[in-house]
Amino acid sequence: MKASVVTIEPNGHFCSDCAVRDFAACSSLDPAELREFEHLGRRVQFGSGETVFSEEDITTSFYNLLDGVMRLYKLLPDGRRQIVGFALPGDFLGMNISGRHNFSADAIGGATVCQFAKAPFGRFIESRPHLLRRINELAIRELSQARDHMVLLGRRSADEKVATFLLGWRERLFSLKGASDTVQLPMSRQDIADYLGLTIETVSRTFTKLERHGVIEIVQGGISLLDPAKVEALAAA
Amino acid sequence: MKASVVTIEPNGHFCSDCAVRDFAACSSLDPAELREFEHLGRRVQFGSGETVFSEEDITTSFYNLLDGVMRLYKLLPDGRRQIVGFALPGDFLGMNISGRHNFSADAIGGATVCQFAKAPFGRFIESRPHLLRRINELAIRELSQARDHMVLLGRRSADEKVATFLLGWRERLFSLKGASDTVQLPMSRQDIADYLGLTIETVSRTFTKLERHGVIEIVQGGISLLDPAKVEALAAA
DNA sequence: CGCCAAAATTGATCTGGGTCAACTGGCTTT
DNA sequence: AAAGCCAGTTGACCCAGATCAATTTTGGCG
Repeated sequence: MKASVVTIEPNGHFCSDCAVRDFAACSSLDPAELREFEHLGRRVQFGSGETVFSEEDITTSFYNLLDGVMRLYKLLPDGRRQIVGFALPGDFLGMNISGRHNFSADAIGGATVCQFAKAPFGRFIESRPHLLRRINELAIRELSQARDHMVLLGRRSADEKVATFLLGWRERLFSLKGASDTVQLPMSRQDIADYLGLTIETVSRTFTKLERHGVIEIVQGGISLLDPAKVEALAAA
Repeated sequence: MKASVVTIEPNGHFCSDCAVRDFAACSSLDPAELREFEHLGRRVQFGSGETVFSEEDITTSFYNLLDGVMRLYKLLPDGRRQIVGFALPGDFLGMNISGRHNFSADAIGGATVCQFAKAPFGRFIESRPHLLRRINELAIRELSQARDHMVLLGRRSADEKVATFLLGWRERLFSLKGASDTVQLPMSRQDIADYLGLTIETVSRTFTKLERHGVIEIVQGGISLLDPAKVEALAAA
């Protein structure tokens, strides 16, 4: 019965079945609204490394990340890159006031998004203050994270940066998939470096140093926290 | 005569006369709403260096800066400080989702704020989606600034940081008070250093270097941009 | 004014993390 | 299974900016 409906449903899915239904922006919608909302978004897949939108692009869509990881970054004219965040399922992307995206977004290892055309989404939200409130809430949370990251970038040592990153990333994965001392790191060392304001060599050396001290173990596709307390002590310092 | 008005009006002012009326959060309110809004806020003065709220404080109020400059900052346990922004008249402070402020705010050289108790303000906004939209807009603008600042902190050299700061600050003063190549700097060198992720010595040396090169002139309470194009070139690089 | 404390500048030296370069070890391609 | 290729690691060296240490300037106040 679901399958038959899917062929009728142009999006090939129902919001009510959506993986991020409970914590994404749309969590504020009631079932009736959700049925209407369903027609606004379309699922789109992106391959590994593909760009979802670029910094200079005029904003034509908003995005709700459903599956995968994305890197959000800004480039300086000479190519220096700062990753301003990693997006995980449930994150809402594309809000801005200038009419242009103010950062670029790439899929890391493939991603699925729910894409909304700007105008109909804007019209829909117009009469739903609770959705606006939800989006405002997400923006304010992001702002708080952005400020934390400024402290990291401006005032922390390389060791502290790496330790703080590992704990923060583990925390985000935890709220998505539950507790684990094995932390999957889908992003490259270069991505981590550009997120932390370091070079790839320094990130690599810091990982190696932590491993030598028995604090972490570098495993395929991530790291394992052997001594979380030690990592926390490093991050707190 | 000011005094007589103060005794009549409990707030000691009218929103309609407010200096930031046209660009602060309340710019979205119509005259009727404004009359009601008036009773929610009270003007409060802070002396030079006084703390308006602290990072750990439970949020009981929101603030609209009316006059003066404030530094917004976070401290690490060991005392390292990162200034996450400077507030100017019209800036709206205090929004958060955790129920606690996520940064501290000090007046720099005295400041006047319009203070709103959290609960009544929340009730007022409840039925005014346009005010919520305005606040959301301010949050998104701040988020964009925060991301720009991450690039500066993570990927720019000391010279670039200082040049970018001077231009950005000039731009903000420009939109408040009009164009000028003399840039007032009410904050201390230490404040600038903590904003840029540098030490006070590096900021001082960079100023001196720019002055030696005839790019700026260090004047009482600020600097004068002798060669704005050169500063822009430095900041762009 | 002249005195004092705080802010800013300047100089000398040091170092964390960057730069440059070589190497390693998985994967894919054929 | 040989070859090639990245991503990651490691080593040697360097330098931008930090640190430490004096001055010098400024601003507030009796």
